[in-house]
Amino acid sequence: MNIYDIAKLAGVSIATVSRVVNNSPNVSERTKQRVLAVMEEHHYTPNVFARGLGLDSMKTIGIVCPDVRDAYVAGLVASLEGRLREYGYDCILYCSGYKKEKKEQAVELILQKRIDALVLAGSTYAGGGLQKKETDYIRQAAAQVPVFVMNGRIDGENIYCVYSSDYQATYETASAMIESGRSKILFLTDSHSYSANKKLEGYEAALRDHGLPVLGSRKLYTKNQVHYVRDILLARKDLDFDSVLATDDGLAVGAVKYAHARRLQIPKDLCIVGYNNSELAVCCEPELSSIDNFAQELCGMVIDEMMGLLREETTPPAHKEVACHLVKRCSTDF
Amino acid sequence: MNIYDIAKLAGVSIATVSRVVNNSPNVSERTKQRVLAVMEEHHYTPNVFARGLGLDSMKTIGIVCPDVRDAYVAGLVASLEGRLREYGYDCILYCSGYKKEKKEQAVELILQKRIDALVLAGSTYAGGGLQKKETDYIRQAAAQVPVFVMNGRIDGENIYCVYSSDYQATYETASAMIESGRSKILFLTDSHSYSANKKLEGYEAALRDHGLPVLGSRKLYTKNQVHYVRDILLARKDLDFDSVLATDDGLAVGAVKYAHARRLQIPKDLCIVGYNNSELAVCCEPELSSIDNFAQELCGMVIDEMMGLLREETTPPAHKEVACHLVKRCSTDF
DNA sequence: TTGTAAGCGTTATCAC
DNA sequence: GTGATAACGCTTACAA
Repeated sequence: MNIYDIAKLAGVSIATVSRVVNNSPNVSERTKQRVLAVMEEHHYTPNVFARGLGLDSMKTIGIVCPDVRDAYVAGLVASLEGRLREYGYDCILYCSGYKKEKKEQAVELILQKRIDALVLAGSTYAGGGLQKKETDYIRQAAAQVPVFVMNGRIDGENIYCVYSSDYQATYETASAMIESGRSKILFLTDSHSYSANKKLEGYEAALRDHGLPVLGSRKLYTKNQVHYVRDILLARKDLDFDSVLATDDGLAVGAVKYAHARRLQIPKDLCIVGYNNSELAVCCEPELSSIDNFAQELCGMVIDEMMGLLREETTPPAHKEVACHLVKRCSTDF
Repeated sequence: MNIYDIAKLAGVSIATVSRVVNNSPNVSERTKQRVLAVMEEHHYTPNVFARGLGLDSMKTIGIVCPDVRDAYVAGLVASLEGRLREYGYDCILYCSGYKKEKKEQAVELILQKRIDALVLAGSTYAGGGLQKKETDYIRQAAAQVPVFVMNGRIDGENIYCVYSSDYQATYETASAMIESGRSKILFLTDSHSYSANKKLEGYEAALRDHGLPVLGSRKLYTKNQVHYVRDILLARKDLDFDSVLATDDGLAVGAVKYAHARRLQIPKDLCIVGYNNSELAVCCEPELSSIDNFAQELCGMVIDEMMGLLREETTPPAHKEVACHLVKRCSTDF
């Protein structure tokens, strides 16, 4: 069933059918109803490829993320997808992994599908931030379609960044820890991404502003796996800390397990703060205080900006920040 | 840059360019190189819409899942997506939720994108199993494209089901529990899906085969939220159980929290088994024994079958089952 | 080995 | 209001 068949059956031209399909006002009510009836009867759906060819758009947004199995990322994808549906858009999902070449390949391949916009859902795409060249592939992509970067900051034409105020969050949390008597905060992370770096900066600034030393030995990069973190902490006897600020709940749970293994009391002997306020925070014992970065709001902003842009109504700001805040549970005492 | 431009620049016809693009053997090495060079130089990429229009395929697979935030579902989506990329396919993701109308709408809308095949990634699509009419929309979809159902069993032309042996898994686990001295196993679930029902059947069969009563009061339907489960268990003083068999790790963690609140020893006073062997299993204290259902293998089978079918090499079996097995940790003593 | 030309199913620009 | 008709950019017989 194509537009010709419908036209024939309804006794009109394909132009008229097209008008009906697209809700054009220039069709008499009578013909419209007639065409609609035929369409209904034969379950006609316009061919999206043909339409795409003509309009150069299939109303599809590309979402590139490092890994949907990551709870935080999954939350982003779910929110984005849901909001996009409201506007009649579909999403193509690409899980790129964390390696540079794979990320570049992901962007290249997804662009070939002629998506209307691209979302990079994860701080990993912004890179460490030092080498501008590292993010050139994103600027190239932006030459073709608008690019929305979540939790990263990349400067360039047609690139729009939305991120959480991670610096502020860790600054405030670390400060609160220090003011409640902790002086040896271990910063635990699994990444050199843009947001991980911001978190680190906030943590270090808090130390400095409170007259505490910033030590390399209070900064640990590790894999984001509960047992792995626990074992690393047990093995690294040189580390000396009375509290932990982790950039992900999984890491923080690793610290909880470490405390159990060493029979340390939480929070008395070890105060622990996680990040992302995920399901994990509430599974361990005691339950984790965790920084919530309002992923949903972040996604909402991205979609609002995107729709404004695609409708040519508004031009989004190049950067926008969303506040985080600490959700206190039982792993802290401040 | 379209095929005409490339043809002109390379001094050949568009047919030749098309041949080169599609790796047709009927092109001399010389022309091929020439065309390739021009394509390279101008970063030419064929227009997928035009190609789609001609071939009636854009090499896209539709994945409908209830919710990517669910860890199990996220695992499915990640595996499917990764495998599909290997074959040069893209995925359109649709999160449908668990409501019937939404699921039907999801399938309807995603079919309009003229996907090459549809994957229903989640037991919820198979329905409770009693009403055949409930899954009619899936049979309708199968009239258009091959449909692959994960963790469900739906009979129909062009529908291919792959599922875990949930019956066997709960039968064996419940049997082991009973044989180790537990006689009051609480079955904890959040769903009436196909696989939840299979799990229930396995559990009940084990009870029966060991001469134990099958009691309605040993079967609890609840929300899959840690604190919610804990509070329900605390409130339901009428429930009498010495062990828990849950259909998801989240539920099992709720039982762990309940045990803590009641100061029950795990596994001594309460033996707990979770399902899906997720990250959660390893976050709580003590860590959960959990049934692993090998989601990756399930996905691998789906993709293998799908590719065989799309290449018209093989016709998949209508049903295929993958074994599960229990991963023992510290919440059990058998 | 290469080129010509006919689809594929829309949308959009004209006339009428 | 409605109807021809030309794009849109590709694949693929069929000819040469």
